[in-house]
Amino acid sequence: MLSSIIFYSLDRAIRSYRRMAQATIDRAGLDITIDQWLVLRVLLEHDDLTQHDIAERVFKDQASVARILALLTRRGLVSAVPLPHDGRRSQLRVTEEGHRILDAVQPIVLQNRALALAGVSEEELALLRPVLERIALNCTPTPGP
Amino acid sequence: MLSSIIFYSLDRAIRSYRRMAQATIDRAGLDITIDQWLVLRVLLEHDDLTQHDIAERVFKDQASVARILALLTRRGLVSAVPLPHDGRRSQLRVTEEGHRILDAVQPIVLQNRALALAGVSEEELALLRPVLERIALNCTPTPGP
DNA sequence: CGAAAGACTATGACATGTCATAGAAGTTGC
DNA sequence: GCAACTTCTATGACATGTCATAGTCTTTCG
Repeated sequence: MLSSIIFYSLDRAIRSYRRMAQATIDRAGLDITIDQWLVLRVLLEHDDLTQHDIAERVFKDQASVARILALLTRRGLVSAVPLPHDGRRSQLRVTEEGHRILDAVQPIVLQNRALALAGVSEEELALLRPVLERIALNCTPTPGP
Repeated sequence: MLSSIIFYSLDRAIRSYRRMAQATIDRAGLDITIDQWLVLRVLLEHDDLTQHDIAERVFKDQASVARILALLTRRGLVSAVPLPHDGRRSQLRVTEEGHRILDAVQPIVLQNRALALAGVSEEELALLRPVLERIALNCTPTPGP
């Protein structure tokens, strides 16, 4: 039955893409992971988010985001300055070096997407998206009352 | 643009599914992960595969398979008896306990798939699969000569 | 035969996923 | 203003993903 393997195909597609994408970034001599890049992108556009907010945007766990932020900070791609009005949080900003990496990765990501979607029409993509979102929704626990 | 978020949707769909699936297995009191279950299933049907063969079937790395097999063996779901004709390998077999777990997990997995695909038609699935396989193929490095 | 080449498994190192929780800091309600 | 609750971050524990490589065993070939 089709449904019996659709999740396997899903898994395979996304993992193939991630492997390929990471490989192109590595080959370009850029020392950053896909996941770190994702978080860095979010920080570029919003510098006032909690780790939980960031996690929601990149669909990760707060714990994962905490570790990724620690790595980004350690590598000097993000600066963290304690916020005066909330002792728990820090002001996170993409550094100059962070901007350089973002700029260098951006065209690679675009190329990767194009490569991955070669031979896939816009119509097919248009059909794909609602199905994927339906699956995600079906699998998301309803936040009980 | 659609293509700019399709991979995000893909990622979200498969992760949502995996979280939900693991949660149902945990709730049933079964001490096994999705990935361990996948490998166990393969062993049930083929007991003469190398780790590399298994890895291909479940689309994992050989190193991951090695660790999963070690866990399955440690938990008594798989037995490993050194092969006489090849000192590197072992004969891997699903134990009684392994069979019990497989039997217990099977209906849960079927339910999970149905739940995840609620509201998705067979036609949509039929459209989805070739696109996913196309993406996987596009992202797979051609084994050079 | 014996050495080089290849196959197979195990493991180190690091990043991430997930759950759980500790510890610190803010908020609410009385 | 204090206690209870909530929010936020950090981290421990364990599983997996990925790359690289060590160590063992097999096959090949000169």
